[in-house]
Amino acid sequence: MDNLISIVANTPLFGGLSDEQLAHIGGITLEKTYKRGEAIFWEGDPGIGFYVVASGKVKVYKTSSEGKEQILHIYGPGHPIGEVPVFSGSRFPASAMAIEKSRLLFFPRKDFVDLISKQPSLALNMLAILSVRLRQFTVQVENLSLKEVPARLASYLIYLTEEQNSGEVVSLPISKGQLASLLGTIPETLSRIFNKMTLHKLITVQGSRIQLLDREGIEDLSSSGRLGE
Amino acid sequence: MDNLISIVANTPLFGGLSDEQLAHIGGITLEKTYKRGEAIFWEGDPGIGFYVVASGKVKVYKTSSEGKEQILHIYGPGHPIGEVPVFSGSRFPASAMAIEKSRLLFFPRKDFVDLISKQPSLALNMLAILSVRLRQFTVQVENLSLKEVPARLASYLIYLTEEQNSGEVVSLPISKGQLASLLGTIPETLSRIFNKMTLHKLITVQGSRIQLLDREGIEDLSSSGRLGE
DNA sequence: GTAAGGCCTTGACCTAAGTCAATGGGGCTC
DNA sequence: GAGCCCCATTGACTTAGGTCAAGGCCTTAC
Repeated sequence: MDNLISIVANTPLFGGLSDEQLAHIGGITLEKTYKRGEAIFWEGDPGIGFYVVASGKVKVYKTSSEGKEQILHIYGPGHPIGEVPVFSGSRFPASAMAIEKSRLLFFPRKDFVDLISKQPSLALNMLAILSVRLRQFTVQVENLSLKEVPARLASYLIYLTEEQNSGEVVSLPISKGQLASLLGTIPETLSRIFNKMTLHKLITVQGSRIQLLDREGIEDLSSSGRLGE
Repeated sequence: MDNLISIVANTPLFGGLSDEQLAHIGGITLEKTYKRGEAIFWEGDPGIGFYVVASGKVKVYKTSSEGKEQILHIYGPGHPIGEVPVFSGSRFPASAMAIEKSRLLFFPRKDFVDLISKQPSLALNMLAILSVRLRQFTVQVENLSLKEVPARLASYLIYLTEEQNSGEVVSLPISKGQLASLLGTIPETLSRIFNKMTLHKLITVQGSRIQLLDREGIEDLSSSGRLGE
């Protein structure tokens, strides 16, 4: 079983730090475990520190007044979550929940800010992480506003092939219901679109295994093409 | 007329720096002016530095393959733009264009990264700015995905009253066409919604002057209420 | 085995909002 | 002043995708 320090040492945020510094970081962290479905924090809670996922899988999401959910990110091991209030404002802009049994490291805000002030490379690492997230958000806004649901699903499948690079078969890392929420739609609509894509011989679906039959066709669709009739 | 240094000294990004440091920053910057409608950079261009708006107004936006536009931000004096490639990746994730005659300062990536490595407070300022943007993006995604257009417009009007705090009258800082693009819709739809809100006695509209007649009603609407019939 | 609950799918229906086309007005230029 | 162009508006129509309701299937519990 991996200890705190070795987890810390392997997350990109702490890349390039000396052993001594890693030990110090290990000293300020707190480990917590969460069951599947357990809340990590809620939108609007005061954020007195941030988390790094050590194992498991976590969703960060918003909920509408009618209860509809939009997932903003899904993060696995190595990703920080809830870092926005560390640097601005004081409340979490969204909620976070474990979608499987997860272990998280917690870093108190003040200790971390002290550390970052002394460690330019840590600051630059964090800047890089936030920049990547900004980039991802531009894509999410683009998807929601400028693309229809079939195109969003196609983009997601292409993203998965790159993530998993397992040839033409990918396996959905989350339930179809959660995927609907990530893509900004509902399970009924997602189901119908899987159907249409199957009819068009772009994919085959067996449970969470998706086979991509026509990579080029899927790419066309993802860059905002249409799915005929 | 304000010179470079005084502009630099008054942008939040450079808050808390010594005169000497400000002078140094003034030394690495380059001033550029843009006419209304002139492109500053395009999505996908390599980003060899970032900009700070000194005067005027700039939109940052994405375009779909069919030519529809989604505005991500509109920035005025003091705001940095195009900073994502400074810290991650190398290409701009979106395009930027002056929507009025504007003056911008350009900071070369390398010089700025050198500076930030030596200046923890500069790093923390930048972290704060990026965090605010992440927070704004969570709101934009929430709006696009979980709210209908009338609720988005209502939120925007409330935001304007706070921004301008001029009592119950606000003036739109951008054309209605651009506002439509910011809210993720089209001018026709926006126009109809202005109408409906007027019929419901929530607002009156004269050109770009909007009077808020029923602040509470508008707040209800913004938090995802409905506009009857 | 049987019961129960979660997840997914399917069908019928509805509606928010986009498309297309035409018109009106305000401010330019010449 | 005439002609233009840009912007906003209005009307008629279409459609993507959401809502509601029902049913199937698979897993877990006992």
